Amino acid sequence: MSTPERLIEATRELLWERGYVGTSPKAIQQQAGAGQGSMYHHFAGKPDLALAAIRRTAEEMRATAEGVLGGPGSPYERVEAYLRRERDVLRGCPIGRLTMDPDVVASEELRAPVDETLDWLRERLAGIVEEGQERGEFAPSLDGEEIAATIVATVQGGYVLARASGSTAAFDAGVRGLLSLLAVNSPARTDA
Amino acid sequence: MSTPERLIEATRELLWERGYVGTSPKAIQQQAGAGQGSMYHHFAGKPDLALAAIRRTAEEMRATAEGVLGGPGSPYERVEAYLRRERDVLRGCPIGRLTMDPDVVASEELRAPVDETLDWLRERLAGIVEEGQERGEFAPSLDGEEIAATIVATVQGGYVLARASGSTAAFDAGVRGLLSLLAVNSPARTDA
DNA sequence: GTCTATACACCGATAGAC
DNA sequence: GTCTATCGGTGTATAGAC
Repeated sequence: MSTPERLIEATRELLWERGYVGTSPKAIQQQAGAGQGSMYHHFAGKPDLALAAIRRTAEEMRATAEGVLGGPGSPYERVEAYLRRERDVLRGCPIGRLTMDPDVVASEELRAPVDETLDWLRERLAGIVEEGQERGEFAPSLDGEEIAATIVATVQGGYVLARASGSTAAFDAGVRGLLSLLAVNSPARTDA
Repeated sequence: MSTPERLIEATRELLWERGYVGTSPKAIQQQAGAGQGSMYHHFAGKPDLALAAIRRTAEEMRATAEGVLGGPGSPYERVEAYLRRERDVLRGCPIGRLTMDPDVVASEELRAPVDETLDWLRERLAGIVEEGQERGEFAPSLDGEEIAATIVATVQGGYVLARASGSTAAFDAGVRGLLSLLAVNSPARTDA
């Protein structure tokens, strides 16, 4: 792997683990096995490198989500697959966690990929919910965009609960709770 | 206000705004209008001061929540009042945000008040949901603890969505979505 | 491209005078 | 209780040799 590549990967790891404020150039260099001069040769500085790292993580997250949401199954099944997909729950969301970073939120550039990713996810889910409504899988009274926001928020908040307790149980409970609410709204479903 | 008092309040503000990693003793002293020696006279160091600040914020959050959850109204109405209560959405949750702080999560002592507060909130909500089930306000098939986790997660995740977009709209959408799901699941309610 | 050297402020804390 | 002085280490670079 090339040096710029290693630097970006190291930054992705550290941003996930410690956030932007908690990640130093020095730590990045050590994790990447690159020298000081090397890092500043390839990137303008910490924000520049962080931007590259965040963009890549955002793309990856989107691709992972699309892999499930664009997969087979009914709308409800795809939402369920998304909610139940394997996650490193205790590590949290590498994109969502950045919203708690004051320096990221303060920077138009750094916040943009975070915003776009979560926004894309909500719209993608909203479309699926609406599709489900047409098929009679979800109550027609529901608002697709609102339910989509609830779904994404439940996942993001689930990470918070899990990390607070040091256990994945609360995340799983929140997801099951949401699925049970969605299921009862499915006129077509009887296993609720 | 006494000096220790001012130091605690300053720390609370900074922890909320910038997190534990992003908050330095120097910044605390400036915000509190206290000198270096003064801070270290009253507190053993940054972790000690942070612990005092976190405990107070946790107590306050619990009291605020209880004010709504222990108020008048049916279980559904109290849950709704909790979800719709006024919040400084773009600032996020002063307790929940700490779960994204690696140094807080790594410390048993600092994490404890965070965990206890969110845990208390979930149990409080679970009881209310179960009460609502007895009254026929929520479907009996639902699990109180799971729904409680979903409610808290929706709020915590709502902050993430709001901060990502720089707008409270996504938070509100998530809350409305959850309320609509809860309402549709109320056998006794017809306004869904 | 990568290395070492240098810079200057800040971090988190301690020491000791007042 | 509060102040100033001091400390070793880190944060975030820049400079310039190789």
